[in-house]
Amino acid sequence: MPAAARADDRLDQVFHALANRTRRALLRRLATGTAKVGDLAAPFGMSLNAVSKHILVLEDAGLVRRTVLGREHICALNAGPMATAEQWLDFYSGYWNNKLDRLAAFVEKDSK
Amino acid sequence: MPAAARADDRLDQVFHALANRTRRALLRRLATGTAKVGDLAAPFGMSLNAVSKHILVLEDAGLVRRTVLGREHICALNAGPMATAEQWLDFYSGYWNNKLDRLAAFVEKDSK
DNA sequence: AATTCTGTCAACCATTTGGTTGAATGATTT
DNA sequence: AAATCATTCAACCAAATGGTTGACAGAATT
Repeated sequence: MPAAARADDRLDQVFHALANRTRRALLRRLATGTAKVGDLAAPFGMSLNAVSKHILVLEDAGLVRRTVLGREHICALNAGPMATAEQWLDFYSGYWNNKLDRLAAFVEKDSK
Repeated sequence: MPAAARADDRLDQVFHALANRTRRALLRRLATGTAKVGDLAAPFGMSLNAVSKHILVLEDAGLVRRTVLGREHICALNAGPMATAEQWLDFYSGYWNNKLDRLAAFVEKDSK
């Protein structure tokens, strides 16, 4: 397994985990402090089971860590992998300005 | 439809578009300059059709713009939406350092 | 010891995803 | 006008997603 594949796997997981508003909301909530699974689920109009699955996805992406304390599962934000994602995005910072017009430039050049 | 929903829709689309290594590779390629669909597809071990669909996903997320020039479709990177994603991630910058230990802190406090 | 509470596991379901192949469309070349 | 080239459209498929409900397991309460 090439080393690059593992990095890609992680990016796949992280971006996928973030590509859902429920999961993003869970992360926001966890930014305010640790919480039990039940606490996390309460505000959402869906079953505890559904939220439990979302938490699993976040955990697999490394964005949430869990500690079992008796019958309660305490979840905590682990924002580290977000840095990886932002690092990837950062490569494109240089293109955020007016490179939107590459296409226009291409077409103009071509039609001359 | 509340205004916040639209922002979430866009984040859903952008993060989902990025959650696939083929699409990320397409973006990397487009960072070096515009390209036709066929050119984009060539390096990948999959059908042109498959790549065409990936481009559609990128286009829907606003990450790629297309201009039809005769029978050729010229694709260009549009990195703008990445800024939106990075902005979202940026909220968590404060948590990248040592907040990994929130959980440990919680447990420690609790067990005292 | 019985009950209740927290959370997972398992099965199921509809929809989406990521890929395929084959046919159609439109522009270019011969 | 015929053939070829660049792409999309349409149908299909297996696997993954996001949700449900019901049963189970382990801890805490009574």
